[in-house]
Amino acid sequence: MASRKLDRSLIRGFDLFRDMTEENLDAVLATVQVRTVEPGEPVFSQGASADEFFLLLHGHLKVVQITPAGEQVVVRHVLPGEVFGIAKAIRRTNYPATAEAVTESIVLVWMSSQWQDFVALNPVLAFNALEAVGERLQEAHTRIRELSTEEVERRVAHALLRLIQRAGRKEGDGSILIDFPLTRQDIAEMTGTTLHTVSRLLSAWEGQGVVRSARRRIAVTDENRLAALARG
Amino acid sequence: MASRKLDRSLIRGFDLFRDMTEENLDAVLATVQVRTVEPGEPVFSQGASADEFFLLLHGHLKVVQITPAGEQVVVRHVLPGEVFGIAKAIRRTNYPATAEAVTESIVLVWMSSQWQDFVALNPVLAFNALEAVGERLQEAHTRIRELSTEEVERRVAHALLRLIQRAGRKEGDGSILIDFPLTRQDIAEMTGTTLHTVSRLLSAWEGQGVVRSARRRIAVTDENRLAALARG
DNA sequence: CGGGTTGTTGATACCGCTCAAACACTGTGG
DNA sequence: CCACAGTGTTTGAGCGGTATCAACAACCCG
Repeated sequence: MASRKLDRSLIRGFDLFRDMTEENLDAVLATVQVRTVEPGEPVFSQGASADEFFLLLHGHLKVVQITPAGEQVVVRHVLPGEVFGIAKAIRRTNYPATAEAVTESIVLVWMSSQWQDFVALNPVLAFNALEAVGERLQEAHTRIRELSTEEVERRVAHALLRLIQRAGRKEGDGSILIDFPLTRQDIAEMTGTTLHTVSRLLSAWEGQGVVRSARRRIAVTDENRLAALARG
Repeated sequence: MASRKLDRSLIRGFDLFRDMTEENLDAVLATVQVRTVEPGEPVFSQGASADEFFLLLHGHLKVVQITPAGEQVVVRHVLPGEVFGIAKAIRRTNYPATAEAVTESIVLVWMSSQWQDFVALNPVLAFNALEAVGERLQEAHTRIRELSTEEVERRVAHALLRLIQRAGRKEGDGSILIDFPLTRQDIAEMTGTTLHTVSRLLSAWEGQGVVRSARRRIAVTDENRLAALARG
């Protein structure tokens, strides 16, 4: 009972479960499973049967698609409180991408087959999921627009701005640190370029005092300048 | 009554209204408005208040985003039976893009404010909308992957394949015609390139007997060859 | 017919990828 | 505690795919 209560309060604040009654929340929690994932380990893999869907409780994931040629493209990053792997809800039988832990993570797991029951029990779930997917669709269109019309430098600048927006942590010196390990390769896969070009850009920007970076750590020291670079 | 019955049968087959009862369908139709749109005319415009949402009954639309620099990017094409402009359902107050008629079109129009009521009345609507948006999200990710990793020729080939899939009409000679007017510029805006490059590609392909084209009309004469080009 | 739209084609420039090599940091095990 | 391997990062040189610039041709409609 105590643990049940704890769980309920844990997910109470998450968007997906907004406006659900206590009883229904309990019903949803009754079948949940908790799983921890080590860095580099997948939660689910591209092409696998979409038997489960997930909510990230703690940690950080990246969702990547792998092309036939073996290149990776980062689809998105998952932050705590977000649902992911809801392929079944959008009428897919297989996961279209791989979700992999960037840092040690804790995920809640449900059987996909329960999605229908949950929605029947509480239609607001579909409503909330629709909003979540809609937001992602917009972000996807933004990226398409950038990939179609902007040069690499501006795309990378935009990507960094979005990263500090979503996962930024203010540092003592006024800079904003991206709060999870991130390589040049990762940024390249987010922006459709190569790690070499990203490295050159970051080096140049570091010289101008716009960013500060170390191995797998990037902080923005002058957000305004970066925004100007993004504007072109 | 007769006209009401007619309307009901008209939209009965559309995905969004799948699994709705006759009465609820009537309730939804009670407040609908019909509007015709001339080629080149917008149904709604980027940035405008999202007061209405739509279903395309007849014709053909394209949805475009305009960048600050004035360049256009084609977000998607709308075919009969599809909903569009559902910004409010994904928690936006303004349209993120412009929807413009390519051919003379007939659209059904509802007030955005009714979306909530409709969903309350018939939760399956949210479910169906979720599926529709999910499909678009996947297509968006496909385009991101292509823009990130493929060269122009393959992207254009993929775009044509998708177009004949969605809007292809078999011709007598075995070729497949894209069933609406389409310029080089349009294809360029769909694939993140320039009309010049598209023109060169189509010329080359026409020489190889892969496509046949006239002013604003493009037909694929050898789908297999085109698929091979898309594969790279 | 004349003006606007659409399409073709050539010449040139350049952004950013590819290829290549070396360097830096981190964790591990002897 | 140091050697070493693995991963991540930097930087240079060269080239190629495409955008850009430019001019013209074809087509359509009023």
